[in-house]
Amino acid sequence: MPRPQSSSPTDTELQILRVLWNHQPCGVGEIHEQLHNAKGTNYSTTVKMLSVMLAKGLVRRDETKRPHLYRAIWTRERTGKSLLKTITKKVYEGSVSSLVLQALSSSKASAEDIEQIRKILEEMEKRK
Amino acid sequence: MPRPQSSSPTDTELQILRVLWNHQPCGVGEIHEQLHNAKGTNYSTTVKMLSVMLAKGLVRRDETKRPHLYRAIWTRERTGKSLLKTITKKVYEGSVSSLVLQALSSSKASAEDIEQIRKILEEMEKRK
DNA sequence: TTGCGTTAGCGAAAGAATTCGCTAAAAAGA
DNA sequence: TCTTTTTAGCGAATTCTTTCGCTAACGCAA
Repeated sequence: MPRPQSSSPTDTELQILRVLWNHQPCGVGEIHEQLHNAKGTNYSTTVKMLSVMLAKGLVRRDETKRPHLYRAIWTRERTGKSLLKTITKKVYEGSVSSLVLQALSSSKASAEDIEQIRKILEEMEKRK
Repeated sequence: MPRPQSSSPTDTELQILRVLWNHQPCGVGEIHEQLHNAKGTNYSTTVKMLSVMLAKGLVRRDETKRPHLYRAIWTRERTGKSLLKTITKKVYEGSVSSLVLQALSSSKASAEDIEQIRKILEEMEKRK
């Protein structure tokens, strides 16, 4: 029977989106360079990935320029949010705090990080 | 050229792991019931998925009993941790605090959640 | 023991994601 | 202009995931 589409970007797609988020818009050349560094893949592969992502609506491109310039459709934040939501549901049974606790406990957050998080917590409490 | 294996469980695999994490060990029947509810898939499909997961080392099974009893190899925590690590790297450029901020800001954490998180933060600071 | 529903196992089909070779169009350089 | 390099596009091969049909083995009850 039919399979539902996975909605979230694949690993390789994320790799490409990351390049875009860090430096948008950009041409295939630049994207390829980083992909090649990371995995040693071919130029054609990069082009193909982009065309697939274009078809999927993950990226947009400006064809009036040469080389064509690509941009991510969704922001880093929105994508991350969606991935986190998925994990929250599929691993932590919907408990965001479990996820956050896990993320915190397994990391060496800096003093500034902690401070920043604390601020957010305060704001959240105030808003209630 | 060769493709590295994805290391993290697929969506369907996670769905199965979740059943196990919630109620271990258990036979195919129970797993199938939930999978079928969620996606309407066949019994054979469930069995096959499990055999693949067994081969991949995601689950373990006790064949001395009938029906065979399955268990997850990795805990919920360890799996979640690994997924979070991936997202931290692939989306937030390694910044755990960005991830946590994002997770918090897009959720309605309860008062208890907030309290719990605050405790963790304190502990983290003390440990320094 | 026989018969029936449950449980296991296979192999193969269908779907996706990723890879590349080969060709051509465009731009840059000599 | 002619040559070389960069950029685009396609179709096909590969690999991985998910699905199922078909068959067999098992355990329980009549």
